Amino acid sequence: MYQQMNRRSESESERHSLRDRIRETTVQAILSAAEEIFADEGFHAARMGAIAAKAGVAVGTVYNHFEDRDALLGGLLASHRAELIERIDRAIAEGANRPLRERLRGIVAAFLGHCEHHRKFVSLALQQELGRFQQSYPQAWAKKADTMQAIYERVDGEMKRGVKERILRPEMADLAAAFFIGMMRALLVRDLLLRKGEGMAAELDGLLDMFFDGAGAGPRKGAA
Amino acid sequence: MYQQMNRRSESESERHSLRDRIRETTVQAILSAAEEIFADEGFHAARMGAIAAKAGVAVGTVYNHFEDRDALLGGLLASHRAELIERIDRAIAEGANRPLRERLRGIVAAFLGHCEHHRKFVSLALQQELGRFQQSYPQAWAKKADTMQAIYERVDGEMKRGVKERILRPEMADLAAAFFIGMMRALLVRDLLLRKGEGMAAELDGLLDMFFDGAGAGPRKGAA
Amino acid sequence: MYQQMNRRSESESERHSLRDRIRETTVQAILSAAEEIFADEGFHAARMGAIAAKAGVAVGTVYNHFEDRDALLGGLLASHRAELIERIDRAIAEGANRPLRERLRGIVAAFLGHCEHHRKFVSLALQQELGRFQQSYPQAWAKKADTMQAIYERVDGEMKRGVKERILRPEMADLAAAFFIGMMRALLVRDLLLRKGEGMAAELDGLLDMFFDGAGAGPRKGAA
Amino acid sequence: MYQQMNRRSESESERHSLRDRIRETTVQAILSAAEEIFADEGFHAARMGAIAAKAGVAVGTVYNHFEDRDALLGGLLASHRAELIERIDRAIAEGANRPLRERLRGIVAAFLGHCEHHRKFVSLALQQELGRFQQSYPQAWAKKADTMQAIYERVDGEMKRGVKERILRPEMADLAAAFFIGMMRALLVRDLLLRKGEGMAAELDGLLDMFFDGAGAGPRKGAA
DNA sequence: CATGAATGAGTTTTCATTCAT
DNA sequence: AATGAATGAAAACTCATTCAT
Repeated sequence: MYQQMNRRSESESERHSLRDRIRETTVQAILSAAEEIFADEGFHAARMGAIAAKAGVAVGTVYNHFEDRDALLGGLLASHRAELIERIDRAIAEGANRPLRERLRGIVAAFLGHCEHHRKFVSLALQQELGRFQQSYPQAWAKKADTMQAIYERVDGEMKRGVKERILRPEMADLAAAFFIGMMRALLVRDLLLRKGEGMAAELDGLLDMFFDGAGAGPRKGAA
Repeated sequence: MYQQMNRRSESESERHSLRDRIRETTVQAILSAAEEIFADEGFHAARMGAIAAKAGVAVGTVYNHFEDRDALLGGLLASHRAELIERIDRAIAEGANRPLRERLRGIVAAFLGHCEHHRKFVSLALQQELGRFQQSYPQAWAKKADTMQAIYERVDGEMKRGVKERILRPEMADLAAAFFIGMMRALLVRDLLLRKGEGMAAELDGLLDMFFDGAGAGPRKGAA
Repeated sequence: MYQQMNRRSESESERHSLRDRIRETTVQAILSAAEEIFADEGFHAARMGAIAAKAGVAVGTVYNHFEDRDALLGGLLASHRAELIERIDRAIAEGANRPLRERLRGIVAAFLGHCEHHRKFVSLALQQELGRFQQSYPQAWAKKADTMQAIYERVDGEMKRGVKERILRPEMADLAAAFFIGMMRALLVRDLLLRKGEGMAAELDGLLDMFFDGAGAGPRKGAA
Repeated sequence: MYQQMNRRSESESERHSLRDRIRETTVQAILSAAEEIFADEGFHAARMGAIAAKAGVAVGTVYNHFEDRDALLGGLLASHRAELIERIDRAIAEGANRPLRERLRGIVAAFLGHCEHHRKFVSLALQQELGRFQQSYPQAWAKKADTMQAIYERVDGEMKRGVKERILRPEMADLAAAFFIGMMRALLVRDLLLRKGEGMAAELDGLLDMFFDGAGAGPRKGAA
């Protein structure tokens, strides 16, 4: 619903730009408020009244822009997912010709970068991986909401390619993506909990080192 | 005369123990029901009536044993945490004299074993690591609820020891525990989603291999 | 229900005196507890569980002795009324041949004396004068509960007699009883609020002075 | 441009005042209903649903205006107290230069006049003087609720002044206010019970006669 | 008789949603 | 479109009463 506006303001003349901007401002305020409340309270506990209050509008106004609770919160999830996936896909495209390590670094950077801008909301999105959300809201966007699944598919693609490129050992093919995402997530959780978003770059290399070489001290188990 | 009293006190103690047993049974029934409902619906969506119904008791009975909704949830979380932590601590104690790989295997096995028995609820508990729960329920057991933190401390202890034993590279000391838990979690999520609890053993070795040696194919980056 | 015991223990042999005493002890404990709770919380707020707890028995035990909530609380009111009225009637009988001032003093003393022993409960009983209680509980003892009405009738009797004796001015006949009780009540309330039950005697004379001579300084308005 | 804004702000303020008026009407309806129900059933027995029904609104509406049951009751009590106290204070101010008898007559008239308009609720409010209410509702308005205490202070002020004016005997100074209020209350109770609000004026003089001269027939006890 | 857990009808309270202004 | 009071279905919670032990 709120996404239509973009299209309209692009395709139409500037005559309504002020009105559109006001309108967009309201919608943005609602979305931001929803994101915060949603993140702070959780999906089921987020009350429409609280969202409206935080956005500085009346409840009725929220309903003027979003069909109902599901449309608002579901839409929010979907839009986040879209943004994150687009970011990751761009990173993948850009690094297409570079080595696996760089490609993975790009994905992680995209992931963490996105999270940087939506710290709070991410903590919620991370929880969607287990599918409970879909159960409660089996509507159209049920699948769209599964952000982690989409990420998995992309990372898994890179892993498969890494095996073909003989960068990764074949026996790791199956689990590599899962483990990689698990570690990526660990980094994020660590960051969210410790609230220190600075040293991310260093930790990013730590992640890649761990992924490629493990934490062991001696020679590889299976090495000649 | 005192015999009579004896008899009476016997019958009383019997009566009491019987009552206690019934009581315990009821509490267990409620906790089991709550576990399922909470896991299925989520914390906020779970209705007390549904829990009571699933437990086969009246609502009032639930309130006879748990102050309110929060107390029930808190009790559940606390009991789970206690069980899991005990299991892990036992595994650590048993493996105290064995090499790191075995010690970690024990921890993972304990973790996954526990999850095996509480598949559904675990999917909920996993989501608590980001602390939102504590915000909503800042009572006495706020700390108790932080299961993942407790696990982290134990794994981190093993990692520190692994560094001292020269099994792990020192530069990994900080992140090793976080990454290890992330991978462990990934394994669990994978298992929960795919519903195939069989090949856990194989995957467990995959996890350990990944942790010690990484997924890379060639010699270690920093190897001589 | 609990009143039957008295009769039984009187009429029967001492064979069961121990049992009776235990029984009576329990009943007394319940009644005392009920009185306190009733007074502290008010009639509608007094919960059976709280009464049982304060009495140190199980709820079921309360129901073994009293049909239901109404029987317990209504009975309590009735018994208090009976005790107070009996006390007042005795005072009236004893003072029958003495002057009005003495007769009234006797009534007030009886009233305040009773209240002394049941401080808390009295604060409740005082509230019954407006008849709300009867509305809620129109059972058999509805009328019995109207303690203040019973007192009024007795005091009014004395006032009528006082007029005949030419001690009171005829024009005061109608209102004298109401005013006297109002002042008596004021004394009690004052005492309950200030928690100083000592100087009652002095105040009692103040009440009688006020009643007979008023608070005015000069000669009586209508005096020759 | 600013005209437009003016117009808008005008229409807005109109809209607001209209809304406010409606809102006020609703609140009044709720308060009236609450007054009746509370008076009929008592504090604890009054159900929110009944109040809403009598007010002709939905339950939720009641909660839109009053935090909870206690807040409703507290608001009611506070508003009554405010009205009554204001009435009494006005009467005191108006009679400031007239003799004590007239001043007291004004207070009683104000008191009874107020009760005339709130017959039912008064029967409830009268019961609060013993402080049980404060115990149950120790919030901010605990003090506000103590209507009788406020009345006492005012009457006591007049009594003190009466002594200075040598209208009252000094030895009565302490108890005069308490007794006067007790008699005033007696008049009210009598009126409430007998439901005949007509002859109040005559009874009012009876009260003042009694207060100044007492009910005795002969010369004053202490008269020369 | 005493016990106290279980019951469930009855209340209070919440909150998504509507709609007149 | 914005507003926010009204609505009422749905949940949470209470407590008098029962009854098996």
